[in-house]
Formats: sequence, C-alpha cells, structure tokens
Amino acid sequence: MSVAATPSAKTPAPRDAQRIYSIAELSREFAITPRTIRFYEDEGLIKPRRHGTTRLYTAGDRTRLSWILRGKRLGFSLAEIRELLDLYQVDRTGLQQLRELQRRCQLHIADLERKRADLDQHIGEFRDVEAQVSAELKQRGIDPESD
Amino acid sequence: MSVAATPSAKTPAPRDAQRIYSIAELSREFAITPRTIRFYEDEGLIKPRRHGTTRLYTAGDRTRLSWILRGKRLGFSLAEIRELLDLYQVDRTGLQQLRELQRRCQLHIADLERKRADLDQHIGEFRDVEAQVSAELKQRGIDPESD
DNA sequence: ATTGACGTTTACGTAAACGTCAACTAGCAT
DNA sequence: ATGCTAGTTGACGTTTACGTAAACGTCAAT
Repeated sequence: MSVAATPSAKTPAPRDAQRIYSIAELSREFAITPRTIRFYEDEGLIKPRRHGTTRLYTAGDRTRLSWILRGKRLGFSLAEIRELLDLYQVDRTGLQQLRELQRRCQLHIADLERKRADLDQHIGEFRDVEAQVSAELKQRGIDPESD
Repeated sequence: MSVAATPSAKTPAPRDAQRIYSIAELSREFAITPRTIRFYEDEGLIKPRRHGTTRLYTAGDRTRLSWILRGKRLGFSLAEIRELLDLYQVDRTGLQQLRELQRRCQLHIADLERKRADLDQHIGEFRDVEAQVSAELKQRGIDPESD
C-alpha cells in the first residue's frame, strides 16, 4: 500500500508529528507482530484511522502504543492499561469528574510507589549477590583461564 | 493436623527461624489460596518437606514465597522467578559457575534498571496529571460542594 | 460414632494475551 | 494477466496462572 512512502526515497524516517505509520512499520519498531497491534485495537487500546480497510497510525497512536508496551513491562494487564490510558482523555469539565480523576491518579501513584519500593529492594538483593560473586572471583585470582 | 500448633495456646505466632508453617497459615499471611501455593510447588518454585503427605513449610520456604510474590508484583513470569530463585542456590564452587552467575546477575540487574527507568517515567507522568488536576481544582475554588 | 476443620490428589475449567493458520483483497510491477 | 507484497478478518490453538469440584484421609473434640 505504501501509504507512508517517502517522496524522493531519501529521508529514512522523518519522525514528524505529521507522519503516518503502517502497521508493519510499528510492529517492526516495537518488535511485536501486527496481530498484536490489531489485538490491542480489538481490546480498545488504540483506534487508528482507516483508509478503506487499511489501518493508518498517527504519531499519537504510536505514542499510545509505546505507552501500552511500557505498561506491560511494568506488569499491568491490558485492562488496567486501558483504564490508565482513559485517564488521559476523560472529560475534565465536571467537578466530580476532576475529583474522581484526582483520586484515581493518587491511587495509581501509590501503587506505583509500592512497586518502586519492591523494585529497589529487589535490585539491592541482586547487587549483593553480584558483589559477593565478584569478591569471590577476585579472591580466587583474576587469571582469566583457570578452571 | 495442627502441625504448627502452639503448646499452651498463648504465643500467637513466634516468628522464629525454627517455626514450621502449615499451608493454610501461609496462605492467610500472604492472602493467596492453598491451591496457589501447591501450584508453585508443581512449578518447582518451592519444595516443602512432608510429614506423610502433609506439607511442612520452614521459615526459608516462607521467605522464598514472599520472594515469589514480590517477583510477581514486578511483572516476572513464574518461569523467570524460578530462574532467579535458582540463582541463589546454584553451585558456587566452580569458576565457570561463578562467572555464569555473575553474568546472569548483571543481566538481571540491567533489566531491573531499565524497568526502574520505565517506572520513574511512568510515575512522573501521573504526578503531572495529578498536579494539573489539583491546580484546576484549586482554580475553580476549594468549596467542597459546588457541582 | 459423628462432625468439622484441615489436609490431600486428580482432573477439568478458565481468563488473558497473544500466535497461527486460512482465505481473502487491494495496489503495484512486470 | 500474473505475480508479489501488504493488508484484512475469522477461527482456532496455546501458554500462563491459577480456580473449582470431586472424592478422599486424618485428627481433635463432642
């Protein structure tokens, strides 16, 4: 389809805000399959425009996608990620809406900070192990081949 | 069976290193079902002693369990967690073993630090949202009921 | 002797998050 | 016209991480 084909074939990938991405392009960039991207769409995480039946992704969609993947790396389920994404575009007009948004942000931040504490402890433990191993290796002599 | 029953029923839970825990006790403490604990055993994450067919958990098993759950909160799969747990008890005698252990520690630490960067950015974004919402709420007046 | 709390195994079920075909379609190059 | 390359939908399969139910054993107390 070459929807996003560069005119003179000189520019490799102009990371403009105006750029339009194909599904294959995004799947390559983020190392996921097109099937996965379509799946996220089925789950309501992204809603790309269409040209006919073909999906067209904007820079915003791309950002959203990277957001999704980061959420995944942090251990959130797709359902949670969808909720979090929605927080960014809920109606901020009503007072109750604002209060609810604030509340949910605070809850989520607290969750994240607990996670951060877990992570720090976890890192600490592995640093300890690594340090002990390093010390032991130094003890035994730094000669590279001696097993 | 009351394997871990306290004699005079006075001491509530002596957190000794010698203590032995029943499966129900651990499941209550960590808010998971016994089924889950048995499942972890099937997956090779814990290997409690047995008295007949009944499982007996030591303080070490308990620590292992809390470790598993923390790993889960951080988004690791059970397979990954098993590997990480194994790192703690691999044979540290051979030089090659030590080098391999060091290498894997370093890889894992790098992974964790990437995760930490993800997490920090994530937290930052939500703090921003929360700050904006707070500002907007303050702008509109702090009167509690006005919707 | 029965009840109740707790434990066991075996087996099947399920929700989430995709992967893997299969069978199209649409545009472009030869 | 034919083939190639991307894209599409749908259906079904798979893995992970358990839940659920059945059917049973064991011990202490009643």
